[in-house]
Amino acid sequence: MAVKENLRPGGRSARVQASVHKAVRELLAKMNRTEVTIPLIAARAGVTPSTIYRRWGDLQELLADVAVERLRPDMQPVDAGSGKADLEAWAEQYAEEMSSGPGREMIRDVLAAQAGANACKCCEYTRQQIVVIAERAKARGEAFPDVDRAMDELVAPIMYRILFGDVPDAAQVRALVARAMQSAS
Amino acid sequence: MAVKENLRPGGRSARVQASVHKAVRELLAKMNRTEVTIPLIAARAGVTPSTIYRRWGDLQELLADVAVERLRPDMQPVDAGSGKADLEAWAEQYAEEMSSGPGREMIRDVLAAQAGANACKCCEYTRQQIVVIAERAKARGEAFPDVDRAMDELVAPIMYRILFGDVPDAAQVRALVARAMQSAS
DNA sequence: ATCGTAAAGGCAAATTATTTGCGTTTATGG
DNA sequence: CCATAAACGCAAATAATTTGCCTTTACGAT
Repeated sequence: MAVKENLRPGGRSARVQASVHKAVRELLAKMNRTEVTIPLIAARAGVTPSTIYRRWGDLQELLADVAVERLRPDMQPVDAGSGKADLEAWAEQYAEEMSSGPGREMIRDVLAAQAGANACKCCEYTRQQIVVIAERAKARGEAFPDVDRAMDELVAPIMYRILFGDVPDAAQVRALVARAMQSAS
Repeated sequence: MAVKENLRPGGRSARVQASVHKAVRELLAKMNRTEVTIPLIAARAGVTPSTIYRRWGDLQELLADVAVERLRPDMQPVDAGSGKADLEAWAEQYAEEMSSGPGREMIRDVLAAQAGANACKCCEYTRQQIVVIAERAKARGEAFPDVDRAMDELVAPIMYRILFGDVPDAAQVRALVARAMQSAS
């Protein structure tokens, strides 16, 4: 999606945004997250540090901005034949991605930023994936839980465990899916 | 609880820890979180900045350390007569505290820190409160859900919503409690 | 008690990051 | 293609972080 950046003269350049994001991704790929600094990012992006400070405020906000983009799903949930199978496949992959080192860091970056907007977006992405699965199930004439309910009973416990230290394994995720499916209507 | 700090000579002084924590709490009470800096904390605590840097590493870790202490419940859940009533009373208060400005900041501070230990502690505190409610219910001979299940079905959704932008109101919390109580055994 | 020792803390210099003022460039509407 | 408002670059000023070196402190052993 090309963002309609601005309607006023001298609007923000998408060029700077792109090169800074790229620089962040590249730096995160090859060094510890704590070693990445704004002057470093600026140098690699070919801009001055003050540009980044003025535009994003601080490192936290910039990292959140980059993280939320990387958290955007790049494809539809796979069709595994039934609502339950779809949900299971999706949830297992979701849990695995989010509990991986990079996944956890991205979530942390999103949550650590002041601006709550990024966290919301992140939640919206997840919700949208479940909406797709739910619609597919409905189209097949299957019973499927309400999306909000699935967020409460499946997504929330997975995320809570990841954030608060008790990473769920595949069996636990399947149990959560089974539980969520019991409220299908 | 007096922490048994150290068994080696020259162990960490609890005095410094206490005055630094106190300084952080006082500063957070009277200024914006983003304005609190390590040199400021050090000055108020009567120590040098380097002491704080060496001991906590960075502001994030120090804030997480202070936040987790403030998140420790200072009393048992109130006895409202039944397991369900206890859970309802507890959950409403929990949701309210955690979704308040200071509550959210404390959670953010805990989650933003590198060290996962603080987040675990935080989760343990919550779990312990529910254990107390569950034991009380059992002692009364009531049916009550498994504690892990209550964490999944009640605590996780509340926290997820708070973190990802959709703060739950009292009615939603009561609905979650009702749902959790359905799995009582 | 007091002594030896290892870890913590103070101090100050060196480094690095952040903020800011000001002039220049750039994207957009007219 | 001109006027304009927002971004950007540059560099100086400020603030935060790191580091080396020395002093103090708390603990175990004698």
